[in-house]
Amino acid sequence: MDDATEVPEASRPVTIHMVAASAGVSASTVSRALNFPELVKPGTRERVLETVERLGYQPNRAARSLALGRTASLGLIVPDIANPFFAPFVKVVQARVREANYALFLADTDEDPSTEVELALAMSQQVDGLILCSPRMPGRKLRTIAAKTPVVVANRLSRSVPSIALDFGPGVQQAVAHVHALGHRRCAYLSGPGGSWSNRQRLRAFTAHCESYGIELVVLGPYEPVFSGGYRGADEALAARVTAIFAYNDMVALGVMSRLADRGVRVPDEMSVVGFDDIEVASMTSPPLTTVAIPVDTVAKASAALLLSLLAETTPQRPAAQELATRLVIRNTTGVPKEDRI
Amino acid sequence: MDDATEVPEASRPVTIHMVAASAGVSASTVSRALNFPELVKPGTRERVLETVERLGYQPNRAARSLALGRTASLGLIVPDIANPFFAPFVKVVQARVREANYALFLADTDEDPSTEVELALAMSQQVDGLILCSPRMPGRKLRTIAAKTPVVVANRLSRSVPSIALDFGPGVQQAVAHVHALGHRRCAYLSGPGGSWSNRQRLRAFTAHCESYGIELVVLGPYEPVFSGGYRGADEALAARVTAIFAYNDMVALGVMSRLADRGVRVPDEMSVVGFDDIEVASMTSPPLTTVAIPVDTVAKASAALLLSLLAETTPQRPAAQELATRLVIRNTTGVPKEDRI
DNA sequence: CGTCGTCATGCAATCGATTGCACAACCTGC
DNA sequence: GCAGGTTGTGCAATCGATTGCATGACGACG
Repeated sequence: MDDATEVPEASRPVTIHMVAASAGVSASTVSRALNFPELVKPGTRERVLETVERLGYQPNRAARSLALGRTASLGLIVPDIANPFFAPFVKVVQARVREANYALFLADTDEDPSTEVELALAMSQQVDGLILCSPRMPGRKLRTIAAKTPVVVANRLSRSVPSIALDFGPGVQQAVAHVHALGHRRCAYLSGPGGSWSNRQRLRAFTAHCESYGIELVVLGPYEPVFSGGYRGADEALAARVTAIFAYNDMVALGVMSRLADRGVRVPDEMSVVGFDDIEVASMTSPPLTTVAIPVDTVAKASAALLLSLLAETTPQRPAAQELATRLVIRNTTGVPKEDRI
Repeated sequence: MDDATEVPEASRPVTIHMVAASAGVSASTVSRALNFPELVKPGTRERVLETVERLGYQPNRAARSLALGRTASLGLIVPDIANPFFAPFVKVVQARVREANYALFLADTDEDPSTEVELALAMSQQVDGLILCSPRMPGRKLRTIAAKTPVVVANRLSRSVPSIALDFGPGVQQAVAHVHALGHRRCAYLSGPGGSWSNRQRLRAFTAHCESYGIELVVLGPYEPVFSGGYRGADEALAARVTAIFAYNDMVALGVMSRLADRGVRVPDEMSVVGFDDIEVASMTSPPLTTVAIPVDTVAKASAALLLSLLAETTPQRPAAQELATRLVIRNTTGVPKEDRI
């Protein structure tokens, strides 16, 4: 009842013509008053803006897009929104993109490469640019999509498409040096998804650094990169008689710890565990997880910034690629191996 | 180089007129062949569809929206994407909405009610419908927005706007009965954000049930509904000499546990902790958290379904409201209070 | 005081798709 | 063989905003 005054007519939205009529000018003038204020006489401008305000006019985005050929929206495609690694990424991208007055379309591929391609192709039509987070699709597809709309790839290095990737080298080197210093000589790597660029890179880094430190590396898996993936990983790592486990990511590491606890294996006394990503919960478990930290927020910010700069610049540059460093965060899941204890 | 055949012209996108010309028909026929196949002669239809395929035509969404007055996209506004409670919500909504061939705009309010209103108003112009997840804005604003576009409110009960809410009663009753049975008689409730509907409801439920079970309830806070919010909460609960803590949500509960561990207070031996929400990590900590579970996926599905049904129906119904039940999940953070031990 | 230039504004076309209406071709039945 | 129907297609208007071009008003300058 008393809402009658509050709620401004549920009827048709206000168009630029209604504003024009009400202000006694043409639609062109309204458009200019809003988009190029310096082109209209101060008096008129004021009257128009006042009318806009009074009528609560908001330009129709579809009409605007059609005329301008720009949608003022960007797309973000991630493998799994609910994954604690990607959620902060989405959050940061959304915030940056919004700052630049773009709206954000979000889609989740459920970790499926073909869904990924499908979504990217569908989205490429309705956005001004696209951020593909940890894409699993083949490079060829990536290029096809990049040909239709500006694209930035995050968490994967590409030569043909602008990308923000991670250099796992430093973090992995520190992790390997760390367990080596503690006395470990036989470790396991629990692999992530086969098609994943991240997994290949991490595996390669662990292999290389273990080799150079004289650590024997047992590669197990692949496992699903989730909590329960760590169960099997823990069992197989125990069977492989290693003293330390490098997990593909923190979720797997947490699963490993849970499974080890179930089997009565104490961490870090009887088994050391190193995670990857440094997601928020990694510091919240007990014992808190030693893990290779990834600067997610930085990656997200850089991806958004890169896409925005791509859209801003008039002359297309050659694809830029940036690699951000990782580093080891030592907490309490790594220790001296059992045999070496006093 | 060899991409030349793969990558289809980065030039202007294909319009309906190009398809029409290439197929030797008018644009109207192309449009009909795609939208109302039964209206065009099988032979023509086939030729058109084949041409569409060959040229890789995809209708321009902006033009379509303008003509139809529908955008084929929905909006979702959440307080915090990175919050492990909301992330699964977003994921499920995205999936359901996509199934119905809608794209999803996502925005994050950073827990700020005025940002929330601002975003909702901005979005209401460019979507066919809006889901407001755990909105903190006043009911009046909610109604203003609902007048501009179909809206569904999730995690909050409303009389004027269709909503999917939670009935905290059952879960809280079980939680209170549980700690009462264990022997607790003085408990703390760590409040969440003051403006939050959830917090008010939870507080009310705890107050009522503690009263009826003869448990003395100390209300503390409000605290920020995050991990670190639990630090202060833990300290103040200890100072208040309670034997059990009901946290506003799981994140706070985890913060509490961490702080208790730091202060050498053992859970559940010296302090029982009950969380709220049953987010994924609640089962992954040690000890695993006893908590009041919320059917997030169900809420998300129901919200999406409700909005879609609102859009599908021609005659507007009066706002429907649904309440989903909560329940207690007993894990290992609740036990007999210290004094009562053998 | 006349001419020219500048400034402010309006007209009309445009973006790409949809759709009411008109028309042509064909079919049916008497 | 012709009226009345049905079916398939095209024309042109429409959605709402932007923008190149034209026009009218006004001021400056000689």
